[in-house]
Amino acid sequence: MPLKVYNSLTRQKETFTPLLAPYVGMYVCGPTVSGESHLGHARPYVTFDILFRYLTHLGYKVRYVRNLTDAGHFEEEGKEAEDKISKKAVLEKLEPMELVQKYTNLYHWAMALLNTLPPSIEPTATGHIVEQIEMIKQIMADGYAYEVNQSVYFDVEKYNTDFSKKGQPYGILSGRILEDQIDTTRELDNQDEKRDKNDFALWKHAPPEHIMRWQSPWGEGFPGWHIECSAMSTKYLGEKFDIHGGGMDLQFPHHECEIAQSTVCNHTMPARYWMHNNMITINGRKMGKSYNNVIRLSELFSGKHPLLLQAYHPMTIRFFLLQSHYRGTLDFSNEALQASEKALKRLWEAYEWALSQFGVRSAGLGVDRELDEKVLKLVNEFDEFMDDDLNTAKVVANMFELVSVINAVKDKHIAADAISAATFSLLQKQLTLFIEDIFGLKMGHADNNGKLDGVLQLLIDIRKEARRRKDFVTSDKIRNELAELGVQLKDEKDGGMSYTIAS
RNA sequence: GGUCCUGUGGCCGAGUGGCUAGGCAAAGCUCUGCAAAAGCUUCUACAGCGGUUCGAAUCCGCUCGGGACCUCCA
Repeated sequence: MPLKVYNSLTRQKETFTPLLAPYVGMYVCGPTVSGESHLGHARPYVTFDILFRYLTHLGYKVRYVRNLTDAGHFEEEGKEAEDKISKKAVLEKLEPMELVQKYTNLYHWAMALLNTLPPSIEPTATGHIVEQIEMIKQIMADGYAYEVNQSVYFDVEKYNTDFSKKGQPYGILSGRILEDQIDTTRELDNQDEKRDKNDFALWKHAPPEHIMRWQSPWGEGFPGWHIECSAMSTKYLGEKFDIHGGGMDLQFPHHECEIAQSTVCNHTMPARYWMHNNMITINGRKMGKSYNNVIRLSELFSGKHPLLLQAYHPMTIRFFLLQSHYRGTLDFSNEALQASEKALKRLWEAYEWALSQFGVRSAGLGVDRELDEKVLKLVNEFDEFMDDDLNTAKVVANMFELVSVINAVKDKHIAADAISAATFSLLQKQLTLFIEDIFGLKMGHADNNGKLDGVLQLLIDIRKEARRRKDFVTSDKIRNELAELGVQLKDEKDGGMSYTIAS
């Protein structure tokens, strides 16, 4: 079964076929590094990380481009239009680039903890000023942009008129009709400069107080909101590429503007599949700056936030995201995160036990046909569910059904050879593939050269000895005090003992 | 106001018209020196009202509730 993905452009699931197999070009809108990443940011990066990993698993050679916006997005609150980065730089008495570096580092730190693979290319807006200027010049030459007071604006009206005839009106992605927009747009800064309210800036003239500024044919200034993505995706992925991803809130106007700019320059719709992840909500409300309800990733990992009852491990966050489908909203709560934490622990312990059974299994004379087939079915459905628009939630559900089987074997409720050796080995292989390689889950093991294990083994031996003597005072002391240190001992059915260390 | 999305058991969340997703929580049982862990069992829900259908959580209509975008935003 081929991979199908939901394309926002056509509003339906479509079979994914790359333009130039086995190569796949994927562009994902990255963060604006003028502040710290929050839980909401984790969603697209984890979602598209999983897509990246899955496409790679399917054998595609993926070039994954995810930009860093380190200049050029403006806040237009109140009366002054200021470059977001330079504004904050003044407040914190930092060089703009120092600030950008700081937040870039923090972002990379969080991404690494969440175990997202680095993209193939991570271009910055400031590193592509030349490309952006060239693109603007071309749009002007084609008559779709005009200059006013050293700023350049895109002529949306003209674009819409001309490209509607070619079946690509402005608003094609978000389903908006330009005529309906006109009266609803709010009063914004510099409206008087624009010929039409829907026009958007390609290049902005920099007032004297702006620190970040570049020379351009129109004077000193900085690039507009959307041009960087058009310039960088064209440069690294070509005029037409396979996948463009990002959060749903970018659909309009950001992606719509990107389409318009790129189409004028390259005479083609830039991306073939547009994929958008949904929002993370808190108490049913979107997490966002405007609502003042953001939980930064560093706060989430440390537990330091009024809304948090505890710290959450990055893998708990990742797993939490996997338990729902990326196109649905996902509601944050301590309860939900705690449920994910426990669930992941259970999954991981069963998985590790299953892996430890390499070569331990007998030839399997007493194979339970029905059970064996059930396991095979559950394992084989992993691919099927992923192919259906990355339904990680269903894969996870199957994994838990397998956890029950694994635990039953472990506890000897099911005979060790009830599952055939071939099925068991496939189970091990597929669990590793999906849990670690595709879902990117990873549980840290303190690397101490087995010394800790040795120490614990010693304590376990002492406790076993004590129990044999029915010296329960000693055995309970060992168990209870280790528990306080976060090491949980488990007595097993056959008299064995194992331990787990709380993270 | 415009354009959309959405309403699932105590909580979180899948769900292609017929085959009780899954997780967490709760209760009982098994195992255990006692626990923990694990296993088994129980809790069979789809906002309301109509309609289509042999059959609807799933399709259609209305009502009510929630949300997103239209402005920086993942």
